[in-house]
Amino acid sequence: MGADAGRVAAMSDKEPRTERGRKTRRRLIEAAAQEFGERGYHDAAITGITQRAGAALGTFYTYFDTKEEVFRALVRDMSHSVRTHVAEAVKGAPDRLAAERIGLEAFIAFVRRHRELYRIIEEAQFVAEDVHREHYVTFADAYRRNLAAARGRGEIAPGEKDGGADEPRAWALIGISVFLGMRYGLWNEDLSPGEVADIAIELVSEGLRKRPS
Amino acid sequence: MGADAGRVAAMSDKEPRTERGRKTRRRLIEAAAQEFGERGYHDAAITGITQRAGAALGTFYTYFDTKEEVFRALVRDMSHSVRTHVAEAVKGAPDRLAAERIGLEAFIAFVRRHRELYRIIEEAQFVAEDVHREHYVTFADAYRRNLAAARGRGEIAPGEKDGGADEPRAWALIGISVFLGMRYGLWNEDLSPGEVADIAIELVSEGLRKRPS
DNA sequence: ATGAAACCTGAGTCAATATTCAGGTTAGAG
DNA sequence: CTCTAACCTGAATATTGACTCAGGTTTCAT
Repeated sequence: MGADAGRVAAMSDKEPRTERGRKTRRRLIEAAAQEFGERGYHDAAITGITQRAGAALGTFYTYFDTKEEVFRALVRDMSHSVRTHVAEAVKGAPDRLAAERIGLEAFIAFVRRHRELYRIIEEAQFVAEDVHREHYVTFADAYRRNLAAARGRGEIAPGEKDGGADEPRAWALIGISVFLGMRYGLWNEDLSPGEVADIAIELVSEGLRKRPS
Repeated sequence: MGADAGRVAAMSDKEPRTERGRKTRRRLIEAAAQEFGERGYHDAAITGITQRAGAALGTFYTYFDTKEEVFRALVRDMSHSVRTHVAEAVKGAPDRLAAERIGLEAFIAFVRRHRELYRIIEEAQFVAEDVHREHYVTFADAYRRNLAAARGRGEIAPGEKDGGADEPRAWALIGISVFLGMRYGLWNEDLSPGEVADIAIELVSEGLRKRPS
């Protein structure tokens, strides 16, 4: 019912109506990724965004109500990118442990190619807490379902009856990815994504406990 | 040599010289923890800090040059608190795996009692990147040394010759703590710190790979 | 061709607050 | 008691950048 433009929730109808408008809005989002990525949320200037996008200041407010609103749109956009990218890489994996290995390597490699990712998604914690949480909850949910499925197929150790361990395990694995991505993707590239993934996946698949050989 | 007040590097000599001064400075740091914790770096106001501390605005600038400087002092302070607290809890642990278990539980419990911790330490990433990195690098270094020692004593699986796995393992374990602390310490207390620690430690000690029983 | 919807423009407004400063108060050494 | 270093005070300043607005340009359905 009604001219809702197909979107959810109450957004103040700034959606572009023509191709030209959609292109401009896209340019603004991409410019925002650069500006926020380089200068951080608070130092970023709307004029910086419009300049990068080759648009006038007023144009910005044709598509977004506030600075915070572009930021939210951007976070959702990037959240979708990472998840898609990792899911794609993992697609053909023979089993869960292989998928973990491939997914982690792909993630670290992705971080290296998109250094603005962390700056933006992590800063969301302080600018738009809800989208930040949404990002990780979505990620964790998919992860938990994958673990549950693998457990159902008998591919991994069950951990706890009824899969009570699935969710904490999912969060632990995400924590590993995020921190290894930060350390070996962003801060220092002294190990390749593959090497890091090998070590981390051995940790979570074989465990630290010493075993009789 | 000379009247360096015992500190490192060039700090613009705002150190208090009497007991009265030290007390005031302390009050300001504690007030800053509250103000930054509740409102975040940018929304926090110096007047908010001085009001909480029961001091006049000018007093702030007797002890700190800028807003960023209190923030840095505060991050160092809190970094020290967490590390001390966890180290204390782990002290009597019989072996490394037990220490991991106790340390993780203590960390999550600590987070619940100091909800400002995340807001401040994570936001440091965008306000004073060097102290943020310093925090994690210090943490990771200690962690790596602990793992190397345990490996030397034959308490844990060696992983890779020459301990090449120690550092990535340390970062992975820190990632686990931080994310479980966020999810089960801050966001939702649906599992106790002990339950979370049990599951996570089982993951990294036994591994996900299914074994013949 | 034409009108109006959609889009674009950028100088100007205005609130917020970090930092300064000129001077008042306190405490303790001699 | 006296002097001064250390400490405290809060009104005034100065900058900054998000957001508004009044009007111009483009597009395309009819």
